[in-house]
Amino acid sequence: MKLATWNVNSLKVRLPHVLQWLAENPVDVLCLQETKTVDGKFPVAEIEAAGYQVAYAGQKTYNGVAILSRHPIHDVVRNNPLYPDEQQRIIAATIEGVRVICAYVPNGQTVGSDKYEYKLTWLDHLERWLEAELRIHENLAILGDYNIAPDDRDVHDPVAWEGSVLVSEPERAAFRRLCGLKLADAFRLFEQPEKIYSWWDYRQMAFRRNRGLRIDHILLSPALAARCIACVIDKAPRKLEQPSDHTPVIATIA
DNA sequence: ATGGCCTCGGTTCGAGGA
Repeated sequence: MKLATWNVNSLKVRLPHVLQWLAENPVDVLCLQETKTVDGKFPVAEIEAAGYQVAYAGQKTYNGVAILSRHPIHDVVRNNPLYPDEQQRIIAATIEGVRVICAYVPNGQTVGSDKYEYKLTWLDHLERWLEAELRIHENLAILGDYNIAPDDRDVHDPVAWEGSVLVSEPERAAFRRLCGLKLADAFRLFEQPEKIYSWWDYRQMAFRRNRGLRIDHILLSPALAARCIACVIDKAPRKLEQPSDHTPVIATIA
């Protein structure tokens, strides 16, 4: 079973890339973030024509998440029940016995801003909810854009980024607390090449210079981590015309 | 060099992203 996540930065703009990627990478589950699409305009027909069922939670202009699946989707939950939030950042569903949570963690804008405090509060409530969910679901995967580079290995220039949003210690501590729930960063279960990232700024030719961050992650419950045999980041879609600034992460479960 | 680029909504610029 292959589980993937991709922040598409507007599904309206990126739908051709998503369909092309799924044709070349027929994963079982694909979690999308930043669909920026209201539910009434979600491209259900195009996705179903590609062989996928879909559950989505959208809003106007910002945020929006979706789960695409080749298998039946059960028990859909939108948002964290412990944290009422107008921003559509979470959708969860059970697929083939796996509880799949698709998450778009707030960006945080700048350290110390209101948005940064919202990010930390949001993460705190995510942790509490996941703690409860892990008691219910042995097979649980939470995939998405965490907007946190967990370690200096995940930052192209750790000195330049030190202390800034996406890298700051309180954010990293929040990520470590999720791992403290026995969730495993699937990418780090395996030996990986150096300087592998999942996001590159649109500016300054950052992708060509590989000035990126690894901020998109797949966390796995112990039972799933034990069955995980690979986790890779696919840079290919970032090379296309008019790409998303993020690229997919894929975990393979035996 | 504290910007650069992209998307959206809605107009030709500001907000937000990361």
